[in-house]
Amino acid sequence: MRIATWNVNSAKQRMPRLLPWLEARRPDVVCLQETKLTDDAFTDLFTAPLAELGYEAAHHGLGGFNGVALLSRVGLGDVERNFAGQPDYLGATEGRAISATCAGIRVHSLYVPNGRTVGSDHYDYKLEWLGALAAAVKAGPAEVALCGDMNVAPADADVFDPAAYLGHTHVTEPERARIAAFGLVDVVRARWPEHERVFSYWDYRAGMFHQDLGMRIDLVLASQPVADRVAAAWVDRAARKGKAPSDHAPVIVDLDEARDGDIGPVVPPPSNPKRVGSTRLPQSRER
DNA sequence: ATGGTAGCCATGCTA
Repeated sequence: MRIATWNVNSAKQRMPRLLPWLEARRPDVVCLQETKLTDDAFTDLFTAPLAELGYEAAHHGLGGFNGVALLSRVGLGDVERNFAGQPDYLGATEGRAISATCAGIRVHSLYVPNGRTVGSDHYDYKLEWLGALAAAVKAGPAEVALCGDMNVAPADADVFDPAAYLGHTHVTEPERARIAAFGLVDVVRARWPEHERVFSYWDYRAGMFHQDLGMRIDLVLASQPVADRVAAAWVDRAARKGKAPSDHAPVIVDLDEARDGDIGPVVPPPSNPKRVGSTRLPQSRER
């Protein structure tokens, strides 16, 4: 069975890339984030083309920002939008979490709050959100996979230059502690423990992708019974290339049997290696 | 020293 997760940065804009990608990779279960659609708009745009490819779908979004979805060809049972104890932001519950049972595994499609700046109310919201999710998952089924844009790089090896991220979100100890506190297996890192530059996200700005200046923030966190079945785990970097890509690449995990080979996170060296370690973050505004 | 992109809905905010 193949599980994939992809922050598509607008499902509507990504439709010309998403549908051919589904045909090419044929994942059985797909977790999407940042659909930026309402449930009605997702249904109108995607129900028919997805059915043609054999997928059932469930979506949770309010339009504009956020929005998550689950697609499955192996069943989509007990769909739950949000999770027990999920915190609100500015008085509203955002479209950041949906889960369902697919072939016996409780699969969550998650879009963790960004956190914006360390110490902001959004950062506190992010930490609270992750803590509440851990409690909800602990009370749930033993066979579980948390898939999505966690907006946390679990270790320094998961960013192009730790020095560039000093004082920024995504790499702070409290964020990393909350990822670790799930007590789940980060299956891509477990499969490729020594590899550097296994990234899943590259900022659109400043040619970051072409220099391979990225981060690994899109994760599949699996409980041990699921992790024990992993036969392949990799980032589909090709989906970040070419015309009108998302700023994230999909993460693909095969259980029981590697589908089209165990494609590793083998990436070319940056086109301008001299800049590695000396490039400022695009979002950095302080001097 | 700064802006660099993309997408939303609106001409600013979010990432």
